[in-house]
Amino acid sequence: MKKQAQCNITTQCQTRILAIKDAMEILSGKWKFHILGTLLLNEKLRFMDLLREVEGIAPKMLSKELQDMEMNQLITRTIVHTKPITVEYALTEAGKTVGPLIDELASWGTAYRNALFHQ
Amino acid sequence: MKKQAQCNITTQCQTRILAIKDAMEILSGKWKFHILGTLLLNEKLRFMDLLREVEGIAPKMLSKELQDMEMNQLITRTIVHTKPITVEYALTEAGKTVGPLIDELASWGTAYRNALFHQ
DNA sequence: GAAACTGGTTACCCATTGGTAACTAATATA
DNA sequence: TATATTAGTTACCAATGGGTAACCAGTTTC
Repeated sequence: MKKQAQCNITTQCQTRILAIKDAMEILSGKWKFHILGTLLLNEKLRFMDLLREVEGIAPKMLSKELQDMEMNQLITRTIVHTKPITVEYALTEAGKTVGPLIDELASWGTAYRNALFHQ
Repeated sequence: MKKQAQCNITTQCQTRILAIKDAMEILSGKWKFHILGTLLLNEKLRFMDLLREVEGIAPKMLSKELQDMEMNQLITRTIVHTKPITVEYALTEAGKTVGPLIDELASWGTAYRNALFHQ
């Protein structure tokens, strides 16, 4: 009589679950999407530009999130020997691939709002 | 000389940022995607089924996440007066819309892994 | 009568997240 | 000489997230 559900034990499913876990880990936190989204629109930005663009972020958090994402090869950090020295942050090819994901998230959020509003 | 970046102040951008913030809030936490993904594959599941399917989750967390998602109208909770009593959880129409988002997340995670592996 | 099933709740604890504010060092400008 | 720019770092603190383990009540089976 019991129709036991057991979808989550196939290797296919396990791989999928791991992929999602990876994605969530790499893109976790309050600010990463915001930073990545800003870099998607700007190509190159300096630390102070990001600090101004990403509204509300503190230098400590920006620094930490940028380091995280550089480690995970989503962005590059290049020192420019101007005077005073400046640092340019830009998306890598891997970083650019978050575009569709951000779009999906934004459209889901929008649709969700509208759905609740129009019900 | 300064080409000040200022993409994030348009109302268009602000709306988008809010939508993403909404989505992140509603779908936040370690377990929601896992639970939603399981419900996407099963239509109806009881508490104990979910506890077995979502590997590693504790009853406390499952209970809390289900309550969250019921409040946000992603899932329904219906008591079935069998003996012993059972409770069925299922996705709402709004809940079903997370499908594409989960797919996107999974495929991003997969692509990211492959990209790093093949570099 | 004891054990095991149903669907949870409760108490306790620790680690991570993220915020505030102040500070650094080097250079340039007023 | 004082101030502002660059790019961060440091110390401190509070809230949240999430884990463990035990417990509860009702029903059914052994």
